[in-house]
Amino acid sequence: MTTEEVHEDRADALFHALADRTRRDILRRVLVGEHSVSALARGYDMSFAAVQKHVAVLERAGLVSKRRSGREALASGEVEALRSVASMLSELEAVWRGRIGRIDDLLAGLHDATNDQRGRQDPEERQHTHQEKE
Amino acid sequence: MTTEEVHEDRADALFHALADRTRRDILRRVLVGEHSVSALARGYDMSFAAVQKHVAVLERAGLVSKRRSGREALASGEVEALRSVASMLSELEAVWRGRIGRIDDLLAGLHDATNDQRGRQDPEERQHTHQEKE
DNA sequence: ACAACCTACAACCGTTAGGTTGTAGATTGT
DNA sequence: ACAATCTACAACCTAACGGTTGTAGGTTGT
Repeated sequence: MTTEEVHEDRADALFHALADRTRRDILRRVLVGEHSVSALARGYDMSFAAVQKHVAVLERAGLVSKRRSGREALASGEVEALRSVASMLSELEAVWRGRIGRIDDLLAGLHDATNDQRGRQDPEERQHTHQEKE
Repeated sequence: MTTEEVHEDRADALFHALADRTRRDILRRVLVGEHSVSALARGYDMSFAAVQKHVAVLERAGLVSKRRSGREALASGEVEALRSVASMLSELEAVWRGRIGRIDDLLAGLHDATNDQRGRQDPEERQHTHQEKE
C-alpha cells in the first residue's frame, strides 16, 4: 500500500466520521472535556449501543481517544485530527489556486505546517490547465 | 425546520460528499478547471453512470456547479463550499478552545468571517468544564 | 437523415451504515 | 455476596450507498 493510499484511507475515515450529525455532536462534547460513553449516551434519543458505535467510529478515525478509568471509558476529542482534516481542505484549495499539480505533492507539507496560507489570494487567472491522463 | 437543522443538513451533505476518494479526486480535477462529465468519466475505471452519480452528489452538496454547453455538462469546483467546510472545522476547534458553549453560537460567524483565527493559541487549561444537560 | 456522442435517469444488486435487542464480563457500592 | 452500573460485542433488520446495465432524449458532424 502506497503512502498516498494510506492518506486517502485516513481521509475516507475522517470525512465519514464527520458526516453524521450525532457524531459531530458527540465530538463537540468531548472536545470540551472528557465524557464517559454512558454519560454521552444519556444525551441522545437512542440506545447505548448506538452511541457506543458512534464513539467507536470517531475513535477509529482518530478524532476521539479513550481512556479507561475503572468501569468507565472516558472519551476526549483529538483536536490534532481536526486540524489534519483542515489541512486536507487546504490542500484542495491549493489545487484550486493552481499551486499543486500532482497529488504526490500533497504529502509534502504534512507534518506540522498545516495552516500554510500566507501568500497570494484569489488568482482568478485559473482556466482549464487540463492535462488529461492517457 | 430551524436554521441550525439546515446547517446540519448542509454539513451532512458536505462531509458525506467528501468521504469518497473518487469524489475527492473528481473535485480536485474540477477545481483546476472545467471538465465535462464524460471527460471526467474517462479517467476512472467505472461506468459513466457511476461517475455521473458522483458528480451529482458533489453538486447536491454545493461543491461543484454544472453549466450546459451544447450536449456536454461542464462541471467546475466551488471553492467557497470548500471554505464553508473549513469554517465548520474552525467552529469545532473553537469549541475545543472553550470559546463556544452552546451550539446556537455556531451560526454567529457564518457569513464571511470564515478564517477567524486571530487571537489566542493553545489554551491547554481546558479540563472537563462539563455541563451535563438534564 | 442519420450515426455518433453526451447526458439523465430508472431499475436492479451486493455491501455498508445506522439502528435495535440481547448477552456477557468487569467494576463499584452496600 | 450481591445488585447495580458500565462497557463491549454479536446478531439482526432496514435503508442508504456505490456500483452495474439499459433506455431515452438532446446535440453535433457528415
